[in-house]
Amino acid sequence: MLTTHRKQQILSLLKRNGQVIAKDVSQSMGVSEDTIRRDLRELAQEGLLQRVHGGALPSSPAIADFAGREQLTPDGKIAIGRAAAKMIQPGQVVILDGGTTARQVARHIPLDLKATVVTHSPTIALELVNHPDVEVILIGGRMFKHSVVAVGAVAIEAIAQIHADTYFMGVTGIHPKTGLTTGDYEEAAVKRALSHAAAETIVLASSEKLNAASPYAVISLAEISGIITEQGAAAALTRPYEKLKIVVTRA
Amino acid sequence: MLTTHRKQQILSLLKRNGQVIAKDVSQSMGVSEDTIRRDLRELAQEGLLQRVHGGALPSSPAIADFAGREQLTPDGKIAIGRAAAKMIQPGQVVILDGGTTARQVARHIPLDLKATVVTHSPTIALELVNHPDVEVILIGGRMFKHSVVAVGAVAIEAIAQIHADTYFMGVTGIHPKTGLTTGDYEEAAVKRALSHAAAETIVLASSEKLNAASPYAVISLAEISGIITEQGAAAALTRPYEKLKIVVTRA
DNA sequence: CAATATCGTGCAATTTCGTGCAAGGTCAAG
DNA sequence: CTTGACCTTGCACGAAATTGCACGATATTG
Repeated sequence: MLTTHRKQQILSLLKRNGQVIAKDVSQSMGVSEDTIRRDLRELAQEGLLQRVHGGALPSSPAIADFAGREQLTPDGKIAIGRAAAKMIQPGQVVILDGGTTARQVARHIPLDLKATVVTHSPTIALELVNHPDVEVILIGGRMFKHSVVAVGAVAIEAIAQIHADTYFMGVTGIHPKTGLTTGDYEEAAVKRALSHAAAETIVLASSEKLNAASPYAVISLAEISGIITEQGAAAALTRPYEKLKIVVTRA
Repeated sequence: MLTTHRKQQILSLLKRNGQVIAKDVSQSMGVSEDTIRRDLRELAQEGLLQRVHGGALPSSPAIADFAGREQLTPDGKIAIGRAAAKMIQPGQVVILDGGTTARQVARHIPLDLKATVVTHSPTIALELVNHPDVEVILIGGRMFKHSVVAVGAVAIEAIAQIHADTYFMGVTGIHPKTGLTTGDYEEAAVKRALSHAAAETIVLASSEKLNAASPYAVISLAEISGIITEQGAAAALTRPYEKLKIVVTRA
């Protein structure tokens, strides 16, 4: 990883998120916190950012235009994303769903990780453009605007050609009885296809999704191998899944 | 291996990846790191790249950084985009290329226009999410990060299924002799396929593209029916195309 | 005020850089 | 064909940059 490149990335992160946290950056870039701190110090020296305890803020408040939007992402989802990204091993082929949680996964993929990411979400694809070592495969099809993902027969066909290691699935409901559900019929079909295209399916479920159900079934709980949820999720909420030998990770 | 050839390769790598690492390049080209370092030093001397510890970065960040490029959209491109968007009739199926100019087209499509837009650019697809009456068809494939578009065999296959009315094509060069050209081999193939999938191809060419040529041919001038360029483009620059019965629009 | 997290600095290990030099190759004049 | 000037390349070696760790200082939080 090039030092200069890393500094650029830090500035880019800063611009996008309105803030950077030393620890997060060090993890996502695969270097020690010391190095990041040094970078931050030097960038602050050049007046490109403002150093604060724990990380850095933009030097001029005017730049922080995106900040407001990003702060709407709850910490829980960010933590889930970070935990999921950590599971990706070098060389693997993973499928990333659409949705805000999956976006956090993309955002936490280390910049130096060599891997292939398959996605039907243009948002996710764009998120990964700056990862030089991540090959991105975009699934095409008819755009379903509500979720901003490609759906339809063409998408299903394209997915059928893929054999991935892991699928990180976002859902709107996960329930011991009804299994995994989502709010759109077409999208459910695509999620089903994605799940079948991967050896392992891991569900990203912030706590409000646990024990909730939506109109359209995706797959049954028997077909998933893991759930990543928030640190604070009540044990009672996850016990039913643990009984089914599903690995529940608290991020 | 010819020195000049090697330097070209380095610049090409730089453009593709946004960075080069001396060690990687030396390994992939089978020469010592010393040689690569010498090359990098000389290229930096010529101002073709920016030397950094461990490798090199593009001399002007704008060349490789897609985000950077769009920040300075010149008025001409905006006008071209507006003019192109005006050509889209209700009910039509149009193909929008990637690139900054095409993005301006998307941005100027009226919110109440009922139409279908086919694109291989995630950026364009996102741009149209808020148009309730525009159906968006996303072409999938391998992401070519430099241009942020889908390319490859899968993309070509998907395009072959489409029959559109108009294709608004962006190029890096249009020349009376060499026709339409662009800077990447794969991308040229995709543009060719898109052109064949549309009844009409209209080229979006800001004035600096006129009478310029890039390494890879897309199609000949005989296959296009219109060019949209800037208001201020010199008449001498467009006359060759008008003689070929190509409709030149000044936006 | 105490526990914890973060910071800054010194230091050692590693990587990368620049330079001098010798080996080999090209090319043109003799 | 030979010779010599010139260029390119790889290697050696000291210099400089980068990075991670240890440790004490400082800031934050409850």
